[in-house]
Amino acid sequence: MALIGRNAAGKTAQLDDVSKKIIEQLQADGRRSYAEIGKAVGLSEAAVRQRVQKLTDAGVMQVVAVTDPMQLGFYRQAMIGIRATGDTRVLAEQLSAIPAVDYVVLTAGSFDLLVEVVCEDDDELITLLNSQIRSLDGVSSTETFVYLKLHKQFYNWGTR
Amino acid sequence: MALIGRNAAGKTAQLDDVSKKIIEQLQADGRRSYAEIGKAVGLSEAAVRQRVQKLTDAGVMQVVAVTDPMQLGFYRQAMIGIRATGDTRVLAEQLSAIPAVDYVVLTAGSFDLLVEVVCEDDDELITLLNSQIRSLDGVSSTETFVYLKLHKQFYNWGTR
DNA sequence: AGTGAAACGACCGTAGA
DNA sequence: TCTACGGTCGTTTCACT
Repeated sequence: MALIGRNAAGKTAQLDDVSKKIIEQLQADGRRSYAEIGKAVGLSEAAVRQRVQKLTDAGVMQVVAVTDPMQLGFYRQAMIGIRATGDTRVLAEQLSAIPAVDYVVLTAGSFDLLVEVVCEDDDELITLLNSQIRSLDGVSSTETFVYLKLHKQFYNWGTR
Repeated sequence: MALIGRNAAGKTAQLDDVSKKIIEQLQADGRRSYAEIGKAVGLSEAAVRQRVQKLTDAGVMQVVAVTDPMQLGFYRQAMIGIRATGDTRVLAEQLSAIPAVDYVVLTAGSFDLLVEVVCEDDDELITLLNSQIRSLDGVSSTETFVYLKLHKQFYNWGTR
């Protein structure tokens, strides 16, 4: 077992090849049965279940539904770069609370934060920017990158 | 039933409140049983199963495992803004083929593309930038935003 | 950490409203 | 598009290694 990570509590997380294969199976299809995964990785159903439980509890992995915004009527997505003063963590907290915001990251570089937003249309994006983001205390300036086409999104972090 | 989206084939996708609730259930836990979801939304197990099948087939939703890069030994993430000449779609295709790249989007604004990368450390990031990204034909300049802290990532697009 | 077995519950196909 | 139902398969618990 190779040491691979460190979890939220600071404890080391270990991942052997079998666990990686299990994650790969669930990345391909999150509803695949433990029995089927067991056959694929050479483990009993109970053993697979135990490992999935552990990986989930440790926060290494989670099985969730992800949706396509475009197909749900959200035709306008954008990444917004934010230059800020003051504590960016406070700002990140406030930005996370906005429903249209689905991604917040503190960065080093010419932006202090990057936030991704999902809107129904341009009107909503404009309102969002003016009334909910630029109006926040500590936001110095913003730069908006409207999505023309989401080319590819992978969920296979870590097992590449 | 409200008209909500349009799928890859150009056909309209319709989503009523029940389907939205089903998606919410699976966003909370992708392995929740159809029977349990049925109880929560007031539908039979078979009906839930049918709807999940349809939503999945239409590409509206998919149930997958998502992992935490940090816990898998990828301690360095970054968003890279790219200014380019030529066909950005070709570039997007090439960028998608790089294993460390997990997100590619064509944008309007001062960048033509935004790509998110997942690396083990700074060395890998530097190599990636120089040998795999900036060396691509059509890349004029790049700007890197190193992630200090991924504050929040939501998978609840569309049902907010 | 892993297996195996038995009881239970989930899943799937099909029929019918 | 939904419910109802029966056969099959997956999951759970537990005793054991």
